[in-house]
Amino acid sequence: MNLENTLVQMRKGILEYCIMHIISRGEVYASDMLEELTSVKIMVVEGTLYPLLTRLRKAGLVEYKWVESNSGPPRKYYTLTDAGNDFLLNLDATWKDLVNSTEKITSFKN
Amino acid sequence: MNLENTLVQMRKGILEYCIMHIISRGEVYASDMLEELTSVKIMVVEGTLYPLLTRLRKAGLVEYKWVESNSGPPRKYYTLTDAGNDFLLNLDATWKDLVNSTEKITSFKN
DNA sequence: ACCTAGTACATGGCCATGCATAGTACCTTT
DNA sequence: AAAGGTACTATGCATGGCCATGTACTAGGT
Repeated sequence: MNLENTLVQMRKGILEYCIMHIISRGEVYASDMLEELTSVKIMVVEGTLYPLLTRLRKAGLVEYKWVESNSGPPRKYYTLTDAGNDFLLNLDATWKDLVNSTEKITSFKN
Repeated sequence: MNLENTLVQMRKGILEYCIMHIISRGEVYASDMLEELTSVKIMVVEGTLYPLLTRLRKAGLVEYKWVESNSGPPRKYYTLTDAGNDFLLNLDATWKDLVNSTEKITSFKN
C-alpha cells in the first residue's frame, strides 16, 4: 500500500478515456500518444498502451490503417469509429460524474 | 468493453481515497461510509468496503475500536492513524495531479 | 423459550486492467 | 553485412472491485 501503487490503480480506466480523446482529435499512432501522455505527466509504457489499443480495436471502438514511414517501419494510424465516438461521449459523462462525486467527498465541510 | 465495466475500473484507487477522507472527518463505521458514498452516487457494496478497510488497517493507515450499539451488534468505529493522515495528504496531491492531467488531455483545443 | 428478521462484519473466487519482460520484424545508417 | 533504432506483439503476474455466500449477534413478536 504505497503511493505509486495507488496511482497505478487510480489510472485504471482513465487511460482508456485519455487515449480515446487523443485519437478523437485526428489520426495518430502509438508514439504520438505516448508523447502526449508523457507531456502531461501521465507516464505510460508500451506494454500498457499496445494491449489497450488492441482491446479498443476488438471492441470496435477504433480502427487503424497502415501508413509507410520514411524513417522506420510502417505505423498503425488510429481513428475512432462511429461506435467509438458514441462511447467517448458516454465516457465523458461517466468521468465527470466520478470527479464530481469525489469532489463532494473530499471537500466536505462540516 | 462496456460503460459499467469502465466505471468500475475508473473507481479503482479512488474508493480508497474517498474512504480515507470520510474517516478523516471523525469516527465512523462501515454503514456510515456506505451511506455517505451512496449519497453522492458512488455505489459501493459491502464486499468492496470490508476488504478495503482491512487493507487500510493492515497498512497501518487506520485503526478501529469496538463500540456497543443499542440497536444491534457492536460496530467497528474507524479513525486515521498519524501515518494515515500523512498518506491522505499525498493522496490529495496524487489525485489532483491526475485530474489535472486528464483535464489537459480531454479539453485539448487545436 | 423459540423463531424470524435485521444488523454488522467477513471471505473466496472471478474478472479486467496496468505492467514487466521478452521477442519479432522491418528500416536506416555505416 | 552488421549494428542500432523503431514499431508492434505475446505472455504471465499483481492488484483491486464485485458477486455470492457465510457467520455472529441483537431485537422483537408470539
